[in-house]
Amino acid sequence: MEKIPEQCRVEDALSILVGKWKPIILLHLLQEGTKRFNELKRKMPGITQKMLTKQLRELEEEDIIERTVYPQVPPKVEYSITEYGRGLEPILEAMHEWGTKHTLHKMNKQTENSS
Amino acid sequence: MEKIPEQCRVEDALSILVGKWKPIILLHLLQEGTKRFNELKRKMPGITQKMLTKQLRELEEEDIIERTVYPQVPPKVEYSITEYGRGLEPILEAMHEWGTKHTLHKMNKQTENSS
DNA sequence: CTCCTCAGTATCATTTATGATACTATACCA
DNA sequence: TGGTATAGTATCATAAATGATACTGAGGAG
Repeated sequence: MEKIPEQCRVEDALSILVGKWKPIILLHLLQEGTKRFNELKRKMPGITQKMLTKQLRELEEEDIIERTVYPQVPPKVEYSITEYGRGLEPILEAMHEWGTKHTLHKMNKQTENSS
Repeated sequence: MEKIPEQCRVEDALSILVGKWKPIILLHLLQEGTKRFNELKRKMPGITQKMLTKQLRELEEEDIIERTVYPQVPPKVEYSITEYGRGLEPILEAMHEWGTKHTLHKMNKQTENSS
């Protein structure tokens, strides 16, 4: 890591990932490949169409995902990770790994406090 | 990475890092070691005391940083990364690396569009 | 006696993010 | 003719995050 803070690009990466639904969207697309709008929606109970659209648009704007529209009725729109977006995988993996440790850490704390 | 989404711990890590000031606080403490409250504040122009206090409390709550109070007047309080918190370094590094690429990527896009 | 420093609180205001709900167009199916 | 499916918009409401500002207490400097 370089100097702080002007040259630091941590926030750039972070800003791509934050959003209540973005990590989960990315994980779905990374692990299951191309998905249609409603497929994603069904996989994320609780998300509204508006939010899903918004998060997808933002990811598309950053070239993380790609949107393909098939001119047919009813509409068909597919979303997939770009090659560029795949570069996020190491970050997500590092977070997953740490998150797993963190869960254990918190569990240990709890049992300590209750003993 | 494991299955989606119940077992996925990506959000746990993410929740630690998000906050407008948390990454920068962590980078300062990681790279420069122990710091006093006002030292941190001076290094982060624009942050209010309230926000700094809040972010520090949240990081402390997760055992990422440690708060040491010296009983003297005027008060002296030092903050430092815990061993446990140091585990976040790989994530921050991955983000920094990706963020740097991302900056270049966006620059290329811009020159493409303006040509 | 007054002001300064430090590490905060307290109160209020504003900005962002998220959510609920209703609506659209069009082909197809019964 | 009416209902279904798809991928959205539009409008409004709420919740969460951030910010501005003023205040505190006690010792030390002048």
